[in-house]
Amino acid sequence: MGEPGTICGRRRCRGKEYSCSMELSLAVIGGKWKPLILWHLRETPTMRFSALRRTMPTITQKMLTQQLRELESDGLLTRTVFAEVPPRVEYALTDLGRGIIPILEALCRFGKEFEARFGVEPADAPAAAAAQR
Amino acid sequence: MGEPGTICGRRRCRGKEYSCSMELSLAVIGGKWKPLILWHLRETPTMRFSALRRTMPTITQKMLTQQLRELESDGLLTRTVFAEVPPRVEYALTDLGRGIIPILEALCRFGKEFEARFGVEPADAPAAAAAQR
DNA sequence: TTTCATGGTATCCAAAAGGATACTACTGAA
DNA sequence: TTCAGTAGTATCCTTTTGGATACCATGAAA
Repeated sequence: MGEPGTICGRRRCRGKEYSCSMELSLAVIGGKWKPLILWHLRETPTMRFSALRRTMPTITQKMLTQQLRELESDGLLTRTVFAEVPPRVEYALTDLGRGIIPILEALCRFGKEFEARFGVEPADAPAAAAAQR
Repeated sequence: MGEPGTICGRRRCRGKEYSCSMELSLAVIGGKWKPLILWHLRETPTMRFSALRRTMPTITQKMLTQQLRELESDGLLTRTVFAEVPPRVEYALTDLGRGIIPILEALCRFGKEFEARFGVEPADAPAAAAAQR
């Protein structure tokens, strides 16, 4: 197979198995919440747990904690605990984390192109959406 | 919220619900197999079902069929059936599909950076990998 | 006439991802 | 003495995703 972004044999990095660097990236920043979290930290460089939660009203506490820990353990963000009462914990992107911002921006642009091509409706649209399937 | 790549209200496009164009992109090209399929079609512009399958030895027939149908229905690739026996079906990227190649390349680059940062091991590495967690 | 190859379906099942709910620790204020 | 507020855990449950297996249609070759 090619050279520029080759797909090679099965390998492992930080406990994730994959065959291709692209797959690894998806494992690191994929999923329902991680892109959103990183995106919010792009706009506001330092955020508390509760602030992040407010920007994603439908995420549960458990999921937010879990996703933040994974992002931290993969070196995409830092977690700073202040020994205060009530507790304060602040999250911020690392350099590595900032490295994925261009990708998120590219995803955004593609999404917009896709929307332009197929049209968008408000989430509660009754018909038409189902008809497309 | 911001303007450049704004996160807005809940909306829908082609049956997928999301709050952000980026999320939509993930719904369209995310998952375990779609990026791989698109990547292979980047290297080889037209591929038969069986050829695609050979490049991804661990995908099952069902998953390949399913992912290809979704990619087709989202306009990322074309499916051409030749009325022959044995049957021949060819898949190729559309313009829209080619639009995500830069994103996959960016994902690849990030993955490589990640690998450089944390180190890679062959998939069967016995210890060390688990120790990292 | 049986076998082979292609490109599938259909059915059932396992694992992973995601979510709801209830609970904790801490301390200062009412 | 009870309450509020932050940042969590723990447990159980549902949904989604992915996979194993068996099956089908066709026509040419053996």
